[in-house]
Amino acid sequence: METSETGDATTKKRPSAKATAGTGHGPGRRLHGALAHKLGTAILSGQYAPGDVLPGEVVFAEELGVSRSAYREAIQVLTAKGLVASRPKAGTRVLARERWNLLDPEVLAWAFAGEPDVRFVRDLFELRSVIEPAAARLAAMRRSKDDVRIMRDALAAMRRHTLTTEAGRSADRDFHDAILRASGNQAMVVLSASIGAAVHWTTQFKQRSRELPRNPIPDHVRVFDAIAASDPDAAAEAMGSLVDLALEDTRSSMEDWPREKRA
Amino acid sequence: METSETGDATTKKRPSAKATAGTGHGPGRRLHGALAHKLGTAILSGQYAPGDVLPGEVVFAEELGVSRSAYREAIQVLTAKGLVASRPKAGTRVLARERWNLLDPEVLAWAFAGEPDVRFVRDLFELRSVIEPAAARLAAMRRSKDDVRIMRDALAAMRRHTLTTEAGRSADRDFHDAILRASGNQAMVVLSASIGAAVHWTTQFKQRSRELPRNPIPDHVRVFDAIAASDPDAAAEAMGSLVDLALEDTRSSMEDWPREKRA
DNA sequence: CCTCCCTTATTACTCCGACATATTATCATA
DNA sequence: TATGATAATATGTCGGAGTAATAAGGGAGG
Repeated sequence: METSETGDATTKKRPSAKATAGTGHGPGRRLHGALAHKLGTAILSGQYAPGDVLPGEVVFAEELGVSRSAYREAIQVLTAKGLVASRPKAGTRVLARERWNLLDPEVLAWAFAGEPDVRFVRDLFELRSVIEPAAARLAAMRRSKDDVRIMRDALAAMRRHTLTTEAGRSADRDFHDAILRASGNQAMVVLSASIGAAVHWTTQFKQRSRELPRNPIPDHVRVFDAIAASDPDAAAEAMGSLVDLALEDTRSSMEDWPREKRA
Repeated sequence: METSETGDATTKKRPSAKATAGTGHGPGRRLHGALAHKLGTAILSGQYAPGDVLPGEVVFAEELGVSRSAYREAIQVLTAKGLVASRPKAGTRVLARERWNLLDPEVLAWAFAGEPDVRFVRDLFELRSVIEPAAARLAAMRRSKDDVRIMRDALAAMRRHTLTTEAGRSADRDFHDAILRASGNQAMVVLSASIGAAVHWTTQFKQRSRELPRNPIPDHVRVFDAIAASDPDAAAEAMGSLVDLALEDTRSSMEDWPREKRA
């Protein structure tokens, strides 16, 4: 009798079925996490523009097929990352781009989930070309013997596997992580976690479009030698050219890169 | 009946009262936001160390005098910022410091809510001494006439009010923000929002402990002139010395600063 | 005609209680 | 001892009810 009091036919008791539907990233991902991912990518891709007001909680949650609790928790995540802000009566609206925590690893991942904005990629590489040489300089001054050993191991792994394999790319990240860690600057380490992730995405782009155009080992060796020799200026210089070359490779693999024409 | 089952005397139904307590940002602070602030500062201050497991949802929520929903939403915020991670049956545990999004403005505010860690302050200034000169260099290359006008206005405001007033400090932030914005690099703008906030806290420290030891205007004028003249190298150099001087001032105002003795 | 205050309606916010799910820990068995 | 099934437990999800805050509209006063 009371089974169909609403008459909506469908709905009401199918929680687990569509939970994995959205993105289907498999295990370890909760419903509200998947929801945050879904909404986050929608915002980053411009599907919801800054200033837009999202549908009300009740309507939108039902539309997405989730409970209000799960929806609200997802919104809290987006709020925590500066993407949206909610106020009673006014609703939940997308904030201006300046308010977004673009360096948050998860936000970065959402930004690269779709077609990445070339301007933003340029900005990230520019930031990288500032941070990493400075970190290499500090690392040359402060590195311990343990740091050098880790870097050498990572370099060896890079040589064994190439950048065409996942193991090789992982070793590459380990190498850069080791440098950041050796810099003794926690803020830079955190920043590298963000930039490194972004670089990881672009590296995949490089692989996708062309064969590896350059052997990256010599550049890395120069950086390693300078840090091992405790030569700050050489380390900064070597890292600077390494990033520049990586930028060049990435640029050539992205079709319509805005060739820095401005005054 | 159920009003005093725990016997904690206080609490239970005074949500708006403590909302404005924390930093006093005024209105707009909800219960789960205040909770996140409370737990966030507790974690940043070391009250909950990495690896620690928080009490269960039901127990902890009751202990804090809030519903499970509000508690969970607060935890989602902390999770979004990389402070904690939850898994069924395993509980919610504090993650390692490397996982924390230390550059998140809110996390930064939590870090400076208590006694700030001098090591971390040093790291932030070090990062600032890398970012801001680079931003000034880019600004000198890319600034528009509008950017120059904004910077000039901010500089004038700095002159009128001094750094002893809130209006003066606000103008100072406007000046630096204008430079970052003129750099045309979105990533650096976002980063400045974080660092700028941190610098703001330390500036308050400076004011607290001593009178203003130095007139900051000349340094700023040098930076402004170089950017207005589109001289990248001069802009970077001027900004570099500006940050160094600010660092020196801050260092002298914090009692036991580790005097950088290492090799 | 404009300004200011008050009323009202809408929306997010908070709470509650139940069930589902995932993971760990335990125990029986080979 | 090793390994599998089993049970215990904490997080995850759900639905609904009531509260509080705020934006919008309307009325009184200038």
